[in-house]
Amino acid sequence: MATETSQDPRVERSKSAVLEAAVDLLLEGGVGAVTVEAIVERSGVARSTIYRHWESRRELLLATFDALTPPPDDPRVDGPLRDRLADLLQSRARRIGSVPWAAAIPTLLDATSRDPELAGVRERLVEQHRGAFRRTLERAVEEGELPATTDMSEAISQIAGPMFYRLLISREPLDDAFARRVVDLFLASRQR
Amino acid sequence: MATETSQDPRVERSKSAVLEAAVDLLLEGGVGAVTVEAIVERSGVARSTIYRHWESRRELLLATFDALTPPPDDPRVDGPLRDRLADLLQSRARRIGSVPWAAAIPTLLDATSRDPELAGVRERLVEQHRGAFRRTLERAVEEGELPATTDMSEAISQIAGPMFYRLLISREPLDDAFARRVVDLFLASRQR
DNA sequence: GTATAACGAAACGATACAGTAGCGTTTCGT
DNA sequence: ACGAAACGCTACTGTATCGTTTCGTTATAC
Repeated sequence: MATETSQDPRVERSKSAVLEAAVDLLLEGGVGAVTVEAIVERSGVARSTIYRHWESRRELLLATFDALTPPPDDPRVDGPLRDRLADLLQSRARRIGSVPWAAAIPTLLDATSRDPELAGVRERLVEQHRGAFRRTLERAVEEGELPATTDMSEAISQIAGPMFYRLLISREPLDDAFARRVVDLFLASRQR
Repeated sequence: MATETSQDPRVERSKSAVLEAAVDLLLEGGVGAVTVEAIVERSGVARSTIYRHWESRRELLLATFDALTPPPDDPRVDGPLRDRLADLLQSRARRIGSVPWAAAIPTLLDATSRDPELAGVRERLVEQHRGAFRRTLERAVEEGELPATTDMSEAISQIAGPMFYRLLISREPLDDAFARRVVDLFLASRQR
C-alpha cells in the first residue's frame, strides 16, 4: 500500500557514488580497470555495500555501461542543411573527441563485441547517435533539400564514418573544419 | 666463429606453434584471452619452453601482434580511377569484414590505445593500410584524375571511414555495392 | 654412439581479484 | 526516542594467472 520508491537516501547516495567511480575507472582504464576493489577505493563505499546493491561484478558492469549514456544534445533545426549537418557533426566530434570518450570508445567496442548482454548497450548508444543524424536527414528530405531516394543508413555512414576513422584508426585531430568539409563532400554529390 | 643462426629446428617449430596459437586466441577472444596457459593448451608447447623463448608474457604478446600483420595485397594499377579505388576498397572491406579480423580490430584498437608499446604496432598496421590508398590517390593526382590540391589524409578518411563505420559502429554488412557507392560519392564531388 | 640442447610435465610462490561473512556503528523514518 | 536498515570495516575463501624452477625425456648435432 505504502510508497515503494524513495527509501533511505543513503542507498541512492551509495549507488551513485559507486557508479560514478565505476564510470571514471571505465573511461580511464577500460573494462579491465573496473574492479570491485578499485571502486571501493575510489568511491569510499564499502565492498559489502556494493554487493548489497548488485548481485555480482557483472551486474555492476552492466549498470556502469548504462550510466555511461551521454545526455543527447538537440541539434539545431534552423538554417540551411549544410549548417545543420555541420553543427551536428561538429558537436558529435567534439564530444567523442573529448578525452574520456576518445579513450572509452575502443574499450566499449571491444567489450560489447564479445558479450551479448553488453551488445545491447552498444546498440542503444549507436542508435542514439544515429537517430540525431537520421532526424536531420529525414527532415531535409521532407523539405526537398535532399532527394527522396536518399539511403539514410548509407548517408550516415558517409557523414559519420570519416569522423570515427580519424578518432579510432588514424588518430588525427577532429577539428571543426574537417567536419565541415565532410559535410560539404556529402552534399556536393547529392544537391543541386 | 661458427654459424650463429639456424640452431635446433625444434626451436623454430616451437616458436611458430606458440605464435600461431597466440594469434588464434587473440583473434578469437581478444587480448585477455591470450594467457600463457591457453597457449600451452592449444599449441602443445610446454610452459617452460615458452619462457625459454620469450622473457615474459608481455614480450610474447608483442610478438603475437607482430605476427598478426596481414600480407599486403597489391592494388590493381590499370583502368579508370573509379575502378581502381573501388577494387582497393572492396578488397580491404572483404578482409576486415572477414570473421577473424572483424573480431580482432576492436581488441586491437583497445589494447593499443592504452599501451605505448603496442601503439607502435597499430601505427604500423594503419600505415600499411593507408599506404595503399595513398599510392592510388597520388598516382591519380599525377595523371590528372584528381586535382593537385587533394588532401590525401582527408581523402583517405572520406573513403575508408564509411567502411570502418559499418564494421565497428553500426555493424552493417560490408558489401561491394556499398564500397562502390562510397567511391562514387567521393569522386562525384572532386572530378570533372 | 654420445654429448648436448631443447623439450614436456609438473610443481611452486606471489599476486590480484570476486565474492562471503561477521560485527560494530551510523543514519534514517516514524 | 527507538527500531530497522544501511553502512564501513576486516578477515576470509576460492580461483586464475603469472613467473620461475626442477626433473626426467627426447631429438639433434657432431
